[in-house]
Amino acid sequence: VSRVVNDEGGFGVETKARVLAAIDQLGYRPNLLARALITRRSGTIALVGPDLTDPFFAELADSVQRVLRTNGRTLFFASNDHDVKRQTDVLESLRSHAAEGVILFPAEGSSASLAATARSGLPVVLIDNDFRGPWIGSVISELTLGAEAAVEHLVSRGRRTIGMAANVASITADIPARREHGYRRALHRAGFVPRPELVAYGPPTIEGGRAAVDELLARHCDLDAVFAYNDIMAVGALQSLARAGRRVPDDVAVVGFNDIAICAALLPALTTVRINREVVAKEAMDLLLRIADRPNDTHPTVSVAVELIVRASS
Amino acid sequence: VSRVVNDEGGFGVETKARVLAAIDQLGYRPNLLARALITRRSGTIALVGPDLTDPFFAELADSVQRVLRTNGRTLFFASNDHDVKRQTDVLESLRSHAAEGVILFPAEGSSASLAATARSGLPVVLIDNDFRGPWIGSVISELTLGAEAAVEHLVSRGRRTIGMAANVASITADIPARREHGYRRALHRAGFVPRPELVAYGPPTIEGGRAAVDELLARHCDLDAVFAYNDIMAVGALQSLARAGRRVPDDVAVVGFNDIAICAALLPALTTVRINREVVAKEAMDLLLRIADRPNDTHPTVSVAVELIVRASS
DNA sequence: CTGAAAGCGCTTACAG
DNA sequence: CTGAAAGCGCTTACAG
Repeated sequence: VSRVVNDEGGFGVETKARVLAAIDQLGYRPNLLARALITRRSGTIALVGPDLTDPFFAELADSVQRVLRTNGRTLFFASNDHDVKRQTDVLESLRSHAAEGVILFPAEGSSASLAATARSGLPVVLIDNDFRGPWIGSVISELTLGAEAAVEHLVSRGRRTIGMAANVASITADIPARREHGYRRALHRAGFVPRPELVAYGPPTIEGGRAAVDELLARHCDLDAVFAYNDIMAVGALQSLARAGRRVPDDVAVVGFNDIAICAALLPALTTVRINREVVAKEAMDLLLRIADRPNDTHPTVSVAVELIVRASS
Repeated sequence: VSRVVNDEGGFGVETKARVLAAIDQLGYRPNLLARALITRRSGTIALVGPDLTDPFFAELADSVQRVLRTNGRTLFFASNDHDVKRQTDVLESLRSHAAEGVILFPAEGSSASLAATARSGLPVVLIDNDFRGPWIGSVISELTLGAEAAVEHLVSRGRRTIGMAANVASITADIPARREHGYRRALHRAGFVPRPELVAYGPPTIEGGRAAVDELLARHCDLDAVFAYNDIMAVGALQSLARAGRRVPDDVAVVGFNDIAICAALLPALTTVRINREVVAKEAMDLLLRIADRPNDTHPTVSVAVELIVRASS
């Protein structure tokens, strides 16, 4: 039966027919758990990030799931709630479930725990975070270039006082703040002196974006542009600006990051930097397979291009 | 070792210490696949719906995941793309993975395939769809009452020509169109004669909502309110109205359904009917357990209350 | 309280 | 080409 089910050859045509008939009649389906026990392939991959409710994360899950469909695997989905302890628990649980790999947006301050993970025998691909070690690889979108393109675009539109609604996690984080980097670099190149008071911080949520822009408005009444860490912070920015009676884009231009589906439908439609989630998902899966194959090699970080999408908000 | 790990008693205190020390030293974690093989409990639950990118679905996934956290289970996540064939494949794969149950937003036209599923030995809880059979149960939000409340609210605000942007799936579907039902009932009760041309259909997406409202505007220049199948269709409605130069809510009021996170941050903030996703997730999980326990009982459908949230768009 | 045996449902050499 | 045996990592009676 096993040889027929897996089509390994070494059986007669008549035997095959009998086996298939029985399978059909009994509604037999192979038990993947038992199979995994011996083949060491569970057929499962996990996606783990800080917040399942961020539409970008859901959209990435969709892309990952489409990739898995092509190779017959099933997706685990979990959040770490920006918490290193939870993340450790989740990764350990996934290891117990024998996941073949996990695609991870690491919680802030994960470095130490990731170093430990690196010995666990669970392939991990980090998204937008560089970290080297056995069993670990990275896929990184060109966030710095994307941020530069966004800010250059604002400068070219004649904006002078360009604020940023940044992710509060980047203050303490072991994680490089690529978007802030790009923001500063572009301002510098355009001949502006980046002013620290033009960067306000908040959690990467709608509310966080609103609060950050409230703060920027309180500090600078001449604010004429906002570059946000991600699209949902940009949504919060739009809300803050509307409450303050500033028109977008006439008074203040807004640019987001990620290009979630709603961007194009907002009023005004949101200019943003598109992350190519299909490519990120595909590259992450491929890298996971390479790591599983040669865990102790150092696998080069995969870089994925981004694209500025200009819409009405700027 | 097994008895210590599962704390079953029947071992000496010194033995326990030795076992725990070894576990600690070796980094031992139980293999849940092997355990599941014998206990018949895999520790996994699945959430399956038509479209992972709908923020409501992601938010529900978040709620389900929080419930699972309390009982130590892990979440599978998959989409059926509104396709019965895909749904069958997904359910079969989940059965092979020995999922302990699946929470399912069924694809349109699933009845026949669900009847077959009912013999598969995989507990299934349907969301917002009634279907009876062994291994199957339902959790249904009060969609009809919610729709009635929404339309009554519009009537009470003096709206006269209230259109609906409905889900195209409800035309052919074996699925009762509860929201349309409530819409008609409320109009009727208010003394209006429901006019079929006031209902336009589209897929349950931003684009679908935009197209449906484009159509309503073409048919009725006196349209003064739109009730949408869900929030993302309502976002499309806002977009359509803006393009047509209609102000919201001055010219046309808009009401959505679900209360996804972005509703409160839209401009204008979107009036909607809130689905209590924490309760839905909790009830679905509980029902799954009851079905696993007594698969051949007929389990009563669980009903969950909804709530009208009035915001600026109406 | 401890240890060895059987078995969950598979795959994979190995004999015939 | 076919069949029986061993083993993946667990749990669960059963003997001692």
